[in-house]
Amino acid sequence: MTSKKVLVAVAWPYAQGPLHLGHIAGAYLPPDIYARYRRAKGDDVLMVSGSDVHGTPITVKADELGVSPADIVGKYHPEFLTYWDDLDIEFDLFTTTGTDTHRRVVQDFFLKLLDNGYLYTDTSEQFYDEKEGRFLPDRYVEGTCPNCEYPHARGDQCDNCGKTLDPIDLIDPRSKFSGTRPVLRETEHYYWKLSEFNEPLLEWLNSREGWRPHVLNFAIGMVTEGLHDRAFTRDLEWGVPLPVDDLGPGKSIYVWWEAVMGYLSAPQEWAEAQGTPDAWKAWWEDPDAESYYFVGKDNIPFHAIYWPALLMGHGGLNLPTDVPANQYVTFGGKKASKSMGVGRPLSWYLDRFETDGLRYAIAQNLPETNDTDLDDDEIARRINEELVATWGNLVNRVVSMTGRYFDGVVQQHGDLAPEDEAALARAAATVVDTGALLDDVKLRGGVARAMQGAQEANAYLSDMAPWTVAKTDLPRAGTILWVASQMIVSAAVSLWPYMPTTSEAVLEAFGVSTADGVAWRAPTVAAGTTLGELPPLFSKVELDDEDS
RNA sequence: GGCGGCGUAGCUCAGUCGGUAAGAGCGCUCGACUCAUAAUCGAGAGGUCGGCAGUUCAAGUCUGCCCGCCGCUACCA
Repeated sequence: MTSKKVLVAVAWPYAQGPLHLGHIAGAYLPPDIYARYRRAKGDDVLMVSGSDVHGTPITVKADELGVSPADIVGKYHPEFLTYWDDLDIEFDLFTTTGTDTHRRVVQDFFLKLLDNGYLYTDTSEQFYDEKEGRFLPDRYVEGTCPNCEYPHARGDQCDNCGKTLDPIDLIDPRSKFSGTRPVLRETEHYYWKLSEFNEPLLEWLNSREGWRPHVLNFAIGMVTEGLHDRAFTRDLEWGVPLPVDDLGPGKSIYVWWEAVMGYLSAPQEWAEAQGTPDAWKAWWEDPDAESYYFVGKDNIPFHAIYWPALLMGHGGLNLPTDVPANQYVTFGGKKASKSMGVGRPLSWYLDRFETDGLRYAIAQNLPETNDTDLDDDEIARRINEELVATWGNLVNRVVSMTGRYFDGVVQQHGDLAPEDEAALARAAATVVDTGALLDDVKLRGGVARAMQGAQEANAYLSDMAPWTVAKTDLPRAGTILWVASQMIVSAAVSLWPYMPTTSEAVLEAFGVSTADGVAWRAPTVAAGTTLGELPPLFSKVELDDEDS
């Protein structure tokens, strides 16, 4: 098997507020699991993301707090970095859209689209807040709904009757910023000929294989309805400025088009930092390179439609291999989101659960095909019933018996019984089967299959009863424990993408070095190995009543 | 309103191209075992697959309608 270049592209969070467990489950843990697997397989993985510093919500929040957008970013970007550290999520680079490299890449991209004939200028009328001196996004115009006369309708939609609105139709419009009545003012913008990509996009989407059905169906449905040209620029100071000056000052590239270009700029920033400025091309220009975009389902349009269309317009760059978008994690049926304020801060979970335990519980409940419910009791149950009892206890009992009967030294196995051969075959199958599921980005199925390996080892021990055999035939007990050890290290490898810390501890204790990384194959525990010190892998979790 | 998705055992969820008597984990009941963090192993009970109608030799799996929940609806992300 040859090594592949794999770009693991992770959704860029707004540096606007703390992240919740829903974000981790939806977009941040899955790519880490997948990237670890591909690395273990021997592939050359580049995992990048960063903070989106230009979103409108950031400027709004900054206005509300009376600080600069940079202050908001300065608070949350470092906070994100601590999340990754706490959760063992390893990026090759987690940057921001505020870097010089990003600006350069975005501006070059703009010029390329312009050069290829996909951008043109046009004028339109937009609401303008004269007091604030700024144009207003639809959402920041309020007024009376022309449909139901609800007095606090937003420019994009009325919360009362649910009707989609155009801000121009609002009765008695007012600016959400200043409360004054906005005026219509002509503004000139660059527009993107998105409509020209309907057919190529449809053709491309229809030829995708192995994508999650909900992702493909949604994208195809949207393109089939027909995409229209869209403005490429905005009347905003906070953003990446245009590389041309024919529109005058005060214009930025629309944050969404600019943010997805981070997938292109971050690898370049990474390459520059490595001292090999052209290294990024191996992931972007080599047609054999793969790219996986890990996002929540709300981001499907941007990663399965708009970004591919931008890449088509640019030319010479790889389109996404897959966009394994996740559904939502709900808490007691309620979506976790910053805006709704549902769900607790990550620190709450980190204070109560070990990292690997939390990673495991989330992985077992990943919303890959449906919205999935996850609560504290479920996390605790996963840890107590599955990690402590099934996996941790398995390791513990084998280490304990090896210590008791053989002073902790793994024995040279004698003749293998059919049951032993079968057990060893199952150990190998655990690694192979888990890998097959991970190849399909079925992370939830993968972790369940890996844990099955631990259950099989428990069943093998139960059948062989080495504690009984040891009384009459010590060498035979040594063989049984060796076989069980093989099953343990195979399970440890299979679980490594999910729980790197504890898996590495197990492998090291059984004499399998992880200094050069973990290799995706069933390792061999050598006879004569003295099992290392290994405290219990996991501790039982007890949630206080007040926690629930 | 439009588009899309979901509704499968007490709980959380799987169910590829429609096809042998509907699955997993947990929980529950019973049994076995005692090396192990009272952990483990085995067996069993438990579902008219949201409702109604239709297509088909055959539907959880396709079609229509209804009920409930959710997302998107484009310059909001």
